[in-house]
Order: sequence, then structure tokens, then C-alpha cells
Amino acid sequence: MVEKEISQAVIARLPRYFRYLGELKDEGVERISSQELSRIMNVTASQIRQDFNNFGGFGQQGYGYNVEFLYTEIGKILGIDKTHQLIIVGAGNLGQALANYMNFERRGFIITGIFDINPELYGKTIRGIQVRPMEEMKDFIKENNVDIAVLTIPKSAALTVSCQLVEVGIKAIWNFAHVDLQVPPQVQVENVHLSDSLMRLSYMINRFESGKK
Amino acid sequence: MVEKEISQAVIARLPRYFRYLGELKDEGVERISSQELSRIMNVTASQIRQDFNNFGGFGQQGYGYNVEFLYTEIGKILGIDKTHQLIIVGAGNLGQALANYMNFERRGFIITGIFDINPELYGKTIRGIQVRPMEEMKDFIKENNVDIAVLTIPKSAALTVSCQLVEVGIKAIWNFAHVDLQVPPQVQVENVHLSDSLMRLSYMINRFESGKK
DNA sequence: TAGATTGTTAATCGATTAACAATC
DNA sequence: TAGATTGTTAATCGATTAACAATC
Repeated sequence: MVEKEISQAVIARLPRYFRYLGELKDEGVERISSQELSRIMNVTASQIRQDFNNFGGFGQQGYGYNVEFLYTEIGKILGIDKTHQLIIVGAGNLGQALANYMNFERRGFIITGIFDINPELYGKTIRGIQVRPMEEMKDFIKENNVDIAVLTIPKSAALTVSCQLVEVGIKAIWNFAHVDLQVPPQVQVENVHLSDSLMRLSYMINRFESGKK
Repeated sequence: MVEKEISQAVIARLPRYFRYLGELKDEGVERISSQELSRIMNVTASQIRQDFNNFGGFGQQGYGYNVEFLYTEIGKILGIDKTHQLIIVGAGNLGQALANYMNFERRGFIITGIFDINPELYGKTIRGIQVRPMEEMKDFIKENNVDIAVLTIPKSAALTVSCQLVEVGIKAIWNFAHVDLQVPPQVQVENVHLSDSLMRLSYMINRFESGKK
């Protein structure tokens, strides 16, 4: 069977479905129809059914979708049922903030190491995790089966570090550095370009003001 | 003249153009063709020309685009030529990290206030800016012409705070809380849902591994 | 059985790419 | 002038929405 390719648009929507279903589950809602969900989430019922059907039939005619089942299934699709070992590269403000953000662990993303080039930080612990020198990073990844590297370093350092990560076979990079990384296709990259996001907001303010005046 | 609506897809690409043009400018490149830019940025030349033409003709036949001019024009479209006053609501790890991230000021986003509910933080200064109690937020916004509020608070507090912001006429919310805010259309919202981003990365790892095995 | 709601096909809409005349 | 490259129209592709038969 040829697996049909899932579009980026669908993938981008999955975490949002997951979040709403989690909330419904917590509220004790047992079943939900695409129409009801569409009302809550502000999307069309048609889109919801199309999206879910990319992964097979999760619903039942005349009944709707079982919330708990659907939640679990989407979790599996997102790979949230597995745990991931991750390291934080760059123990600056953002790196420390992410390390301190507990909620990722709840989803199975375990921070196993933090690395920095600044010797003053070596040995400092953040949420019980020691900051290590960059030189140890490659060996650490190999020895601890790290799948994900979080890049919270300046753009000037990002290229060098990403090459090192690729060399030791990292599976994925969560990139907060403001550059587009060039990595081979077996390495997954998700960019979080905060300044791009802020500029989009600036654009929206600008556009609204010049449009309404 | 009826202004044609610019699609979200185009807007999302603008900051990336801006970044690449800034780099070309810094390298001293004077002019660039859509074809050359397409090679560098990994998009089609056709898309580049279509995108730019949404805002009027920035180029010249037979010549291409003047890098400096194009950079400035896209900056104007993004509203980067104006300064914005912003406050950070929630002085936790993420709030502090963003406050310390200098680069936003370079783009004209000036942090004028930081607010928190935790009395222990009152008076503490982050990059020279005092943390103030939440009760003072509304007056502060009015008195200091704050346009943007950065929400780095838990989702449980986000609804209440967003209502307060709307009441005093905030223009835009940069939302890091993991909820979809409901605000009137004159308030612009840009979401940064970090856990959604991490889940997409998890999905990509998952899909790659099951696809290749 | 009758009503409800899915899964899925068909229709529409919008975004991307291709092509080329206009023009620097 | 000849060559290059835009601005723009037309063609293609993909994603969203509508519709409805299948079925619980």
C-alpha cells in the first residue's frame, strides 16, 4: 500500500486538535461530532472530517467521534506516546527558560543535557541538569541516545553546531537561531523564528491602521 | 482604489525576504534578480516576483531589484520603520528571556514595562526595567502609549489578562500562552505556541522513521 | 426503523508555477 | 540595438468546502 503524503497544512493543525481534544477529555466529554468541534474550534466540519480521514476512520456514522480514543490516536500520530531525549545547546536566557519550562516533560520530552561555550556556566545546574562544555556534546549525544537538539545559540554559531549535530546522527533540531539551517533530509528541522513572528504582528498593526483611517 | 487583500501566505514570507535582503545589503550586494534570489532562498523566482508585486513594482526590467531599496520598502510594509512600545506580562523564565533579548530593540520594539502577579518580583529590575504589579498594568498602558503586550503567563491567567488589555485598547498581543485568545478584530494577535511546534517536530521524526523502515 | 453523522466524491476556491509580452 | 529581467496573464496544482450516499 502506498502511503499518501500528508500535507503540511494538515500537520500544522494536528497539535491544535490535540489540545482541544485534551481539554474536552478533561471536562469529561465522551463523544463529539465534527459539527460540534467545528463550532468550538472555528473551522469547518468538513475540514475536520477530511483531516482525520487522512489517517483512517476514527469516527462512527450517526455517533461522531469518541473523544478519548481520538485524543489517543492523534497523540500516536504526533509521536507523543514515545519519549524523546533532548539536549539544549546554548544556556543563555532562552535556553534556560526552555529548560525550566516543565510542561515539555509531561509530553515525554526529557531534557538530558545542557551545553554552552561559556566556561563560567560549566557546572551550574538548571533544574538539576549540569551545564556542560560544548566539547562534550558529540559524545554525550552518542552515549545518551539524544534524538532532539534545541538550538538556542546566536546565528553565528548555528552553522558549526548544526554540522556537529548532523555528524553524530541527531534526528531532529528545534531551531531558535535566526538562520535557515542546511541539513540532510534525514534530519528534521522545526524553526521558531521569534523575530519573524514579531514582524508579522507589526505588519498586522500597520495594515489595520492604514486600512481603517 | 480598492486595496487588494494580501494573503496570509505572502505575509508569512515577508520577514524571510527581509532577513535575506538585510544580509545581502550587509555583504554590499547592490542589485539582485528574482532568479538569483530564488536560488539563495530556495523558492521559485515566479513566487518572488508575484509576492513583491502585491505591493507595487519594486524592480526594473532588465536590471532586477535594488537590494537597499527593496530592503527598505519591505521594512516599511512590515512597519519596522516605526517604533513600538511593548510590555511584557509575566516575568517568569520566558518573560525574562524575552526582556533580555536585545535584538528586538534594534528593530524598534521598545520594552517599557514588565508586569507580574508575584509580589516577590516587584521592584526587581530586568535590563533596567522594574517589574511592576499587575494592578498597575492598565494605567501604565494608557499613560505610556503601549501598543503591544507580550503574554508570557500561564494559560489559566491568559483570558483575564487579555480582557484587561482589550479594555484599555491595546493594539496587539504577542501570545505565548497556550490558548487561542478571543479578542475583537481591532486587536491583532500573533500566537507562538511552542509546544505545538515541538509536537510538529515529534510528528516529523515519527513519520520519517516509520516511512523509512 | 428513523435520525444522525461519518467517510468520501465532486465542486470551488486560492495559491503557486509557467510563460511571455513589455521595457529597461 | 540586443540582452536581461521584470510585471502580469494564463495554466496548473493543491487545499478547502459542499454535498450526499453509506451506515451506525
